[in-house]
Amino acid sequence: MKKTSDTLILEEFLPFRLSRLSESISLKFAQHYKREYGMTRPEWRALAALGQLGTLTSTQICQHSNMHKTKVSRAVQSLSKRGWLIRKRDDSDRRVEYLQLSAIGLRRYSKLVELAQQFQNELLSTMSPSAISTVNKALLILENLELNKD
Amino acid sequence: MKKTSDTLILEEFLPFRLSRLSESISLKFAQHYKREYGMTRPEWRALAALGQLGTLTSTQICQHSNMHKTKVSRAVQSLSKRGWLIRKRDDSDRRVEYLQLSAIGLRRYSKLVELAQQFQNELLSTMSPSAISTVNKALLILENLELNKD
DNA sequence: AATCAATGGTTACAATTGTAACTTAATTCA
DNA sequence: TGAATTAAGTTACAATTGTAACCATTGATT
Repeated sequence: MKKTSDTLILEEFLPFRLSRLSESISLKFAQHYKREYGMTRPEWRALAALGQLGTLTSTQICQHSNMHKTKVSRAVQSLSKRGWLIRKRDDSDRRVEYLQLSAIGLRRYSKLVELAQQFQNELLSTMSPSAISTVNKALLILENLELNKD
Repeated sequence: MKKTSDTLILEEFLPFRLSRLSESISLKFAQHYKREYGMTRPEWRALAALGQLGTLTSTQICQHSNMHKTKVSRAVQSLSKRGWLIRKRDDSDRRVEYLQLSAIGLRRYSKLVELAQQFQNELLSTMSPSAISTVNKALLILENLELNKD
């Protein structure tokens, strides 16, 4: 016999809390790169993944950032059109395409890294060291739920 | 002089971690009510807010769940068309409209509450009590950031 | 009272998104 | 070999979304 009640306290419901938080924080951060670089969220995410990890395929970007493959496909097209990344076919498996930031892409990337670090510093600067550590532990716990595996 | 590095570790970047988590958890949960009740995310959120808090205006739903007002407007219209909620104009200020679940709406609501609680129980069942407490503390910390105030 | 600004809520339109179908290429296995 | 699956990535189309403009009403200022 599971205990349940007839109302759901949203303030205690994990999916609600997470999406409320994530939407307000991500939106806030998105304003920066949207205004300054005219980038969309999927574009920023793809750029950030390539900047950090070097050469990746679209599929790898999907897996790493949990984005739908059509989103990634479009973001990659757009970055490629602006000349921020270079596509190179794999010769042994001609379905896959390796993606890599171009020189321009790298310059944009480092600007955006600065912006991101500044943003995060501002967030963290209002938190005590122990609060930061608690948040970190919690995120690790959530990231290791079965749900988020494989 | 702020210390920065030339790459951003996404696994340490708060907006990234939160949205990756939130998207995968919310999506997983959305599958349930989408499949069983044909509801969208904004509809579920509006329903859940009304079920928990009783009578609300659209604006209050926006504030509570951090949704865009057009999203709320459409969700409310849709719930109203299905007869799950009742709209009542305020007589002293005829711009505002009070929203309240109907009898049918309440029945759907309690079904969904059960679903939600089961979902959350499954999530929590894989976590130790101290892990749960860490997650709770962390979410409270994040929810109280300036960003999420007012 | 008359104008002007602000608020609750809706809607038109354009942009973004997801679903499903598709193309091309590789793999399996009969 | 060759038919049947599977994978990477794109695209057409429909659904969802956000932006901005819009009503209707109220509140503030004169």
